[in-house]
Amino acid sequence: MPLRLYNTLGGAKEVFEPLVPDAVTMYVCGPTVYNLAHIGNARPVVVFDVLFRLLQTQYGTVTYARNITDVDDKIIAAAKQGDRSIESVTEEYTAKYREDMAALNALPPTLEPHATHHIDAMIELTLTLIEKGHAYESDGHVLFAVESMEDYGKLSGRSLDDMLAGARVEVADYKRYPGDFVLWKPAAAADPGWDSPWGRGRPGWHLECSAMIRALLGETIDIHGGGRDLIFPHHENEIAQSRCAHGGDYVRYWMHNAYLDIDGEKMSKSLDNFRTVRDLLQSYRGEVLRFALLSAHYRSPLNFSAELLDQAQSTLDSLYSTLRSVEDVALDMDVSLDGEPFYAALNDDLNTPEAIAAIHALSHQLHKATEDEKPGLKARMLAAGNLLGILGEDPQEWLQGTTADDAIGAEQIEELIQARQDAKAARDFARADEIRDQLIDSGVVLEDSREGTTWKRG
RNA sequence: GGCUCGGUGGCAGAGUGGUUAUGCAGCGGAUUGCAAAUCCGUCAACGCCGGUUCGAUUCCGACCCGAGCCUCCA
Repeated sequence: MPLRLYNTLGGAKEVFEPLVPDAVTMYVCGPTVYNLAHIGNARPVVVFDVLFRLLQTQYGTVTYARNITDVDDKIIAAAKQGDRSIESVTEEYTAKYREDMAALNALPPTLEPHATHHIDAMIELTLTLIEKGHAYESDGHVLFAVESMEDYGKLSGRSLDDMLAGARVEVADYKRYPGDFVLWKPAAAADPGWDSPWGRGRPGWHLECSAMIRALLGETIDIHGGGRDLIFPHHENEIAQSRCAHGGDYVRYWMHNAYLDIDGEKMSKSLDNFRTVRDLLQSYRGEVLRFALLSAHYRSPLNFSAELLDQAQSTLDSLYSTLRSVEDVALDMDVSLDGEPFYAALNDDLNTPEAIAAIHALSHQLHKATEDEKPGLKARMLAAGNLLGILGEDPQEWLQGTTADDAIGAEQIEELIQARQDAKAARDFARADEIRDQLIDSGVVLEDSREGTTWKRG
């Protein structure tokens, strides 16, 4: 089944074909480690994690790199503010980032390069750009000369004239042209810096991705992903650096996710309307957050709200209930993904909402299935869940698992259920209902069936 | 101002030139001691105005509204 991806460069869905057959290279812009990741930051992580899983079903080797930006103005500022070392800041937030993303069932990337480990490659890239006449040194800075590139602006669809029309580019007197951007800048004595041909300094924002991609994945990679707001200037400038340094295609498929909105406005650090993943994990399981992020297509804005999360929670509960009802059913090991609606949906530019709809269809069929049909349906449902990174928990544990604020324990619940059974057997329905109401007040829902009474927290 | 992208039923959210998205909520029924869950049925939408077409929510144009980028930001 061919995978089709929407390529920002060109603005259309294209059939995906890796440069090297059976081996895919993918790079996603990772965090600058100076504070906690918010749920908006988690969107690309979850989206590209689904892509990572999907690619692995079709290609023998999938190399997925996600960088850690550990040198940056904001890190320096955070260290100063907290009166602590740069390393202690970056180490703390790198560790927390990994924990938070793991809580969202995101697989670790194949490679997790740190910018500070690749300074040499950045200096080398800068030297090449100077040699080739695309960069110049000025007042201790090295700048990329955007006018030296024929089709600068192609990814974001803007020309140099367009950009100047905005007139909000930083005009600095060391720039030959206002749109030129920094490759290397001088470092203050107290700030982190590395020796370079231009004195002690540090890299500009865009340089690390170009340098690390070349060093780790090669001059041309298949997929480069990130949030929409990175299209310009970040990815545009990466293209400029890499193409001017070593020609060829830098990236074959550019993918950009839309953001999370809060009340119709972008969730962002600068607007201060964000919720951190860590904070949300106090109230919701990671899988609930993940499901919420996947409930809209990645290129559409997604309004983030308590209602969204509550709905994700109840949908997952319902799907896990279905799985619990077939807990004793063996798995058909022979299922094929080909032709599966959820698989077709994901292969169509990661249409996760449609894939979720297909899971609902499987769940629905499972309720009505004959015993013969159940092993196959269950296997298909779990396979779909696995690609989306959901439904992997034990259903019973999912439905009955305790969270921090649950007042009543499983043992006590079982005792009350037995007491209710006894009351029912004695046809004392008033007493039976009383017990059920008591459990509802404790957040426990009972479900009677011929086989007996099951319960879940809800 | 320049460049993008959107406006789908009560809500969330897919998709399509001509028969169902899906989920939640609602309504009717089955089931149940009563519920819950499940099953069956059901209501309801395509911003506005033109154009193309036998036929447009889907294509084209104008308009209105919204969001984003152009400055750190997923």
